[in-house]
Amino acid sequence: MPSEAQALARLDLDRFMPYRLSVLSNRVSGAIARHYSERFGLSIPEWRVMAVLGDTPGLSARDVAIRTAMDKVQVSRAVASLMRARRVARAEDAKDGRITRLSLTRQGTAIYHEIVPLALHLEDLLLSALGADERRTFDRLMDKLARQARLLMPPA
Amino acid sequence: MPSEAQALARLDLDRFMPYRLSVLSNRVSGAIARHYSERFGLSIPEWRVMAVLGDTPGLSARDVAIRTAMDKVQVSRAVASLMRARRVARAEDAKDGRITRLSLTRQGTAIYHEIVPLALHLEDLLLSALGADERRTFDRLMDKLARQARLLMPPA
DNA sequence: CCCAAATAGTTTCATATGAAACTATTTGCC
DNA sequence: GGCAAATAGTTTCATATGAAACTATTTGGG
Repeated sequence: MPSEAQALARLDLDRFMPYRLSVLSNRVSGAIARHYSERFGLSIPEWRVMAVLGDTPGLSARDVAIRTAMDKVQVSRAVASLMRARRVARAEDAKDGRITRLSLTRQGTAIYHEIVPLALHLEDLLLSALGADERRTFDRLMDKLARQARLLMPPA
Repeated sequence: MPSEAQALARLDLDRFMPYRLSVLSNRVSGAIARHYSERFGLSIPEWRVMAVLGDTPGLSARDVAIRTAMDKVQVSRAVASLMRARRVARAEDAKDGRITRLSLTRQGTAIYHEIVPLALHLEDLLLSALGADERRTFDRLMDKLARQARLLMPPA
């Protein structure tokens, strides 16, 4: 005879994908952060700002916020401390007085070019657990999941 | 004629796997957190503690810390506030006076059984971007990456 | 052209967090 | 058996963080 009681749902954390993503992400970001924080005293938000400015100089703070998925307060604070350390410089926008254009200083650029290979190396270390085919597959599946999350799980 | 200058490494954030993992993980965890925080006033660390206790009652705080990848301070604080809210109870260990055995109260269990289906539903919503084969593949690749990260990128 | 609403960015304040110091108990070795 | 080292958990303190209020500038409709 079939049981009448509906089995109560349980959660096996080790198989729960949001949890696995979080643990993996924290480990990897933490490993990278350990390097640049020890070597240059950079916080995670600071490095994120430097990363986008190294790739695309002249962005406004708002642009940086969008590209890094940070909020504008975090960006404002990271920029303030990066300017104090003379790693980022600010210029007024010709047309819009509310905006400032941000870029790495010479010193900031030097740091950027020292961190990037390290970051790429650690990424490669992680991905070396996968074969070439598997890497391409993982890349594709991550894109699908990111699109789905963007669609269904808006921030804030 | 071949260029002599070695191109300086650049970082394309949109293709950088640690960054993509972080954005995806934050979006998904944030979406789940929004629900249980609005509905029950639970913080992320609090929910994590409840999640492992719901699955395995009788763990010590240290066990909880290991299983959730949280540190012992976070666990201590989450447990303290969960006990205030009568969602978690504590019992002395028969053999070791330093240890306390944690479990969900009846009230905590009720909340657990309400959140779990929601969490599983959101996981499913995310994974519905993938076909059945793709899901299995993603699962396997995540396991490989997690193992690699555990090996090469120890916490702290 | 003027003023209300929108936008960029900063500051303030209350809370969250992490590292280090601390208490209590147990373990292990002489 | 007794004491130094290890372990479980809490508290303290200094810093990080986020939400909301604030300033300055620009935009757009009447």
